This record gives sequence, C-alpha cells and structure tokens, in this order.
Amino acid sequence: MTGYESLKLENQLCFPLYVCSKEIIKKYKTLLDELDLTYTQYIVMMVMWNEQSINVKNLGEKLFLDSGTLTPLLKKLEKKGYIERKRLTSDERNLIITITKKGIDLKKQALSIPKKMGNCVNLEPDEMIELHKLLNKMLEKIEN
Amino acid sequence: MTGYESLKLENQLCFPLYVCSKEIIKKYKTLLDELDLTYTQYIVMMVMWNEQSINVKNLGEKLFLDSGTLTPLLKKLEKKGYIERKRLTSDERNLIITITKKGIDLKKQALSIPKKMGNCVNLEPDEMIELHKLLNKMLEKIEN
DNA sequence: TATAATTAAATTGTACACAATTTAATTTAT
DNA sequence: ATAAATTAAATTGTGTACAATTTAATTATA
Repeated sequence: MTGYESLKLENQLCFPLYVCSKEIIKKYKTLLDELDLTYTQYIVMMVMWNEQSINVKNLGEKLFLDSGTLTPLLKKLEKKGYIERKRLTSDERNLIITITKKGIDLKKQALSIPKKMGNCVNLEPDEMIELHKLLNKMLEKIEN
Repeated sequence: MTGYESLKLENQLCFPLYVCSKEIIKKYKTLLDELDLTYTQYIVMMVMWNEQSINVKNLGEKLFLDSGTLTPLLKKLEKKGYIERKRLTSDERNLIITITKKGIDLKKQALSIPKKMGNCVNLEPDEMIELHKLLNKMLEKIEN
C-alpha cells in the first residue's frame, strides 16, 4: 500500500481491532450486570478464581494493567465483598489480593458466560482458533 | 471446552483482543504526540481527510462512537485548529464538522505513521490480511 | 551503617467510552 | 395547524486507561 491510501480507515489493522474489542466488551455488559461486574473487574476475578491470592504487581502483569487502573478497581471489588486487600507483613510494599468466599461462589454464576459469548461471535471454531493464534503472535513482540 | 476451563484467561478470545488493541494504541502514542493527536482524534482526522465535511451522527457511525465521546473530542480538535464546528442552517439539529487548511496540512505529517506502525507488528503480510479478514467478519455480526 | 538506589502502590491529571437523560429542532399524525 | 413523536447533540455520571509523580518500604552501596 502506498501514499494516502495507507491513511484510509478501511486499510488500518488497528481500527477493527479497537472496534471489535469495544463491541465485544459491550456484549459482555448485559451478562456481567447480573454479577455486578464490569469487564475489567471480570478479568480480575478470572485471575482470582485461579490464583486465590496475588499481589497488585503480578496481577497487573497478567492483565496488562498498571496500579493507576487497578488500585481504584480493587477497592470497588473489595467493597462488593469479592476480594480482600492486605499488606504483606514481610514486605509492606506489596498489597496482597485474596479472594473471599463470596468471590469463589461467584464463579458458579459466571460459568454460563463464555458459552453465551461464543454464540454471539460470528466465527467458525477453526476461525476462532486462528484469530486467537494471530493475536497471541502479535502480543509476543508488541509487549517490549 | 467445558466447565471451569472456559473461565480461564488463556482460553478467552476477548482478552487478547482487548490487550492487542490497547498495546497497539500505546505504540501509536509516540508517533501521534508529534502531531498533537490522541488515537481517537487520529481516527477522526482519518475520516476528515477523506470526507472534508460530515455531521456528528455519520462520523459516529463510521467510528462506532457516540456523541458523549465525540462532542468533547471535537471541541478539542477545533481548539487545535484542525476542524470547524458549525450547525447546518437547513436543519439546526445537525452539527457539521469541516476540516481546516491546518487539518489538511496535517495529513502530510501523518503519512509516515502507517508504515512505522506496520513495522512494529510482528506479523507477516499474509497474516495481517488474514487477521484483518477475521476481524471484519466478526464485526459484521456483532454490530446488531 | 548511613545514604543512595530501587521497588510497589497510590495519587494526580488527562482523555476516552458509554448508558441514560436532557434539550432543541424537525417531522408526523391527528 | 398543533400536539405528539422522532431525531441529533449535548450533558451527566460512572468506570476505566495510562503517563507522570509521590510516598513509603526495602535493598544495595560507598
């Protein structure tokens, strides 16, 4: 592609990426409203369902989010009773997030979400796998 | 995929989409700083470089953005001198955005951006095309 | 060992993003 | 022709995102 053609919206790779991401997150909203979660809170809970306990730095590395985003969000999740926030006694710089009973129980309610989301995506199973593969390859280099 | 496996972060399609989108937009930042544009302002200008003139509703449809996002953003672009905002005399409900001389001149400066961005994406040309195709297919259905 | 450097969160400030509502203009239907 | 319905932006309020800075704790070094 050459010249001004490259500045057309339809020739961008980032734009459909940005729009797809936003539109899918909008789809999640209806489902997540029932769990009283936003999308970002949902991916935090997804980590917690596997980890039980993690500090803010490691959580941020997994989710590609920094403390500026996570600090207020984690305070909201604590207020909802899904997690607890506590300083690590051996190194007070670390804030440790721990999932609560209520947070663990939420997992059962969340179980139906992935399938419902999969159904509203217009791709064949093999196309989903291909997309997943391309996005992961993209991420490998971009996070430098 | 079955049961709790489906709730793992690494099995999500949306998550890498969301992360890729954010990380690429972060890459744009360095390049766009020189033009005094944010990413969202950049895609607005991309439309303006093709359209010269458009109302807020049609602009929003092209970019998948609503007036709540566009109104303050367009005021900023006007303050920078890249566009003008004026009501349509034949129907005062419509706000018409027009690109200025300064806005048109900006296009030359932007010309190097797509190539630089392409270089920092870790995909082969045919993979980029494939990704583009999959994302567009996804968008077809999702925008209901 | 006192100071410098580093680290982890929190804070500050700017910029989206969008649901829901409001305002004002225009169109439709009675 | 006028009230009701519709349309287009703007506004309000909440929730991310992230760069840059600050604060506090810990570690490394002169």
